[in-house]
Amino acid sequence: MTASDETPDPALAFEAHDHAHCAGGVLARAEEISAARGARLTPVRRRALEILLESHRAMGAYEVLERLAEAGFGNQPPVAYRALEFLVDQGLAHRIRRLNAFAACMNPGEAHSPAFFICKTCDAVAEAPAEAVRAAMEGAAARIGFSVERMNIEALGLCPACAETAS
Amino acid sequence: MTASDETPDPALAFEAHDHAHCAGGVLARAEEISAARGARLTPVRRRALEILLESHRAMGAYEVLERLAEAGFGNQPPVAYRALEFLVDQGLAHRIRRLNAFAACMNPGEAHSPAFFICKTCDAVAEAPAEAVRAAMEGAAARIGFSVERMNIEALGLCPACAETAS
DNA sequence: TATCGTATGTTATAGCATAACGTGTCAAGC
DNA sequence: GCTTGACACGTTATGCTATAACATACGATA
Repeated sequence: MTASDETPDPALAFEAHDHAHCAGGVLARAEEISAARGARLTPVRRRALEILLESHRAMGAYEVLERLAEAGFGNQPPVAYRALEFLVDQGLAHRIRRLNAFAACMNPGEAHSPAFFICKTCDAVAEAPAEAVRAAMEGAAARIGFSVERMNIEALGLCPACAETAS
Repeated sequence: MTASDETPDPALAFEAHDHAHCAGGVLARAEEISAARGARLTPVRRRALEILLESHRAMGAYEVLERLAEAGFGNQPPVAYRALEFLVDQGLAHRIRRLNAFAACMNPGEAHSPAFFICKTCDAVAEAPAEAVRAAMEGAAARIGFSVERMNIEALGLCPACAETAS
């Protein structure tokens, strides 16, 4: 089976779910994508992605580094930053600038410029497709003659669970 | 005269213009806004805003700090971070996370969640209104039950001038 | 097998941000 | 007037984030 029967749901990050299943699917797809592109998903890089997938949340580079070191890889910052940079470049992970952190892409392979919803209470991060947002940005850019290469779209607020707790 | 006859133009950051005029207008409006709200635009805070307005670009906190110190204020990081935090909270400045930097808001007072266009070559930052973007984000948030408090919307690419030079 | 490109490891340092505490100032209430 | 509390600012110290620069290893290719 391929991973194509996964059903990415943006709200997943905020809900209980069969995580082993969703993580496995994403990892499998990541392999396919890398192979297809000729990008080398080496052991460190693969492990870094697994680490992100396991925790299913945004992680700081140093936190990832610690886990990589436990797995027998180098324990200096560049080891983690390089692996993470590769994943981001390949669209297998995203950088959440507001948190100075990284999260696995839950829907790799498809062109997307996702938006992130970050819960300020529990730090959960949901990734949602944002085609409308992208379109609006391209429009604004065109009006001022700007050519867009990358976007970061992040919202901070309360996830459903924390909103309920707070009330 | 009030500053209300200013004509904010998102593309301004990428063009030559009467900067003393545009900066002066923004500063005047900032004073009005602070006064109206009971927020205290103290000397350090005011100077920090002036510094951001003078350079008309995104500046790191330490760069602002240096300028503040030259003006006789403290020379330790918290001095700059506190002033900048105040400005951001009051909507008088924005934090550009991609650059770990701050920029004066060129259109303060009006509720807005602006988008930023950052030139990767010359580091110029243009602020554009992004109502459509905000609407799209609110829509996506509603679908997953997320309540948004703040947004960061940033695009990296080439400004018109640098795009021309590059070609 | 010599060479080149790519990946990884390592050292060192640069750059960004905040916790915690002390001092001064001003206004409200006694 | 004096006290009290809120707020702003200064300072010390430290922690976290990120990258430059160099060394080593390995596979592909000529």
